Amino acid sequence: MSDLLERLRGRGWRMTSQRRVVAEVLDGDHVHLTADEVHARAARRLPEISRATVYNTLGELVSLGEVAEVSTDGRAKRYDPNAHHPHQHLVCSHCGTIRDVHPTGDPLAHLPTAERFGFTVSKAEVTYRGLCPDCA
Amino acid sequence: MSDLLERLRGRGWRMTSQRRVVAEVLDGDHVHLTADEVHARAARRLPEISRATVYNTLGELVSLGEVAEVSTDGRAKRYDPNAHHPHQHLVCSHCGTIRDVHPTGDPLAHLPTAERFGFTVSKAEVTYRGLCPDCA
DNA sequence: ATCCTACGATGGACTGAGTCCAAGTCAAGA
DNA sequence: TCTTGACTTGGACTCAGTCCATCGTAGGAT
Ligand SMILES: [Mn+2]
Ligand SMILES: [Mn+2]
Ligand SMILES: [Zn+2]
Ligand SMILES: [Zn+2]
Repeated sequence: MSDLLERLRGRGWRMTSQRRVVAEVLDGDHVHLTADEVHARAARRLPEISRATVYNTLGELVSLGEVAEVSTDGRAKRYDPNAHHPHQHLVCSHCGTIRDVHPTGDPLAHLPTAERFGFTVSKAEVTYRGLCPDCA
Repeated sequence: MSDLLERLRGRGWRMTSQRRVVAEVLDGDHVHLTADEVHARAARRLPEISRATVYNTLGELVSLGEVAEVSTDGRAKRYDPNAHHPHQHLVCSHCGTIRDVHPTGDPLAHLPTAERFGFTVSKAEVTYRGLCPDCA
């Protein structure tokens, strides 16, 4: 994620303490935080950071393709720093835990032309649901 | 969908004009309306129907397994009367149109045990994205 | 046919998630 | 160091959805 800050600087981003701390909060594996969770964690390092700035920064990271938006339920969107490694999600129906998973094969391959209604289909998002070991 | 009303009566539902008109609005294929769209259409037949009643009725239909909730974006949930025929969704990234699609094979089969993290996986929801013929 | 009452409907207040904006601040180039 | 446009801020606002006290009525009982 330190290379993320490099990439952003390279793209002409003005580097502010707020942007730095948001990028730091998003570091790690299986990270899928809501905007308010990002704000809470960022505020531990930078107490005066505003919600608006967190939303702005997350939106920019998404536009730049550095972070992916994930909406597995009808609630708040989650932000996923693992955007450079295509993957799918496994969600616990009881506690909401989310894991990154890598199914075999190309999910697009299983949608026959006859089922495409003339669409130009470019990607498939798969959400697997079940119970995690703790909740089972 | 007339059989739906029968099933509901059988389950002890008190049949009201509001519930009837909500069920009627949800009739058809490739129907994926938001709660407010259901309310607007229901209100054409029954002008005094309230938003709260539409939400209540949709929630009950979902609990009974007669209607499925679909959230393909981070916006309003959509309600899908085609709940008895398992299917997936193809969404236009530009205009939001949603079609029901039937991929070949079982999507669950493509998630190896090693990728299940000890979860008991029970279903897979697939959202295919692309451009519809009108938007391409 | 009428009565009764528990279940359902209503509208308005309320919440959660997110957007928008005018005013103030500051990163970084000159 | 100065300047300036990009960035940040708090608060108002919107949209989707929930909650609740009160009113109305479907449908069983008589
Ligand atoms: Mn992920
Ligand atoms: Mn559908
Ligand atoms: Zn769990
Ligand atoms: Zn389209």
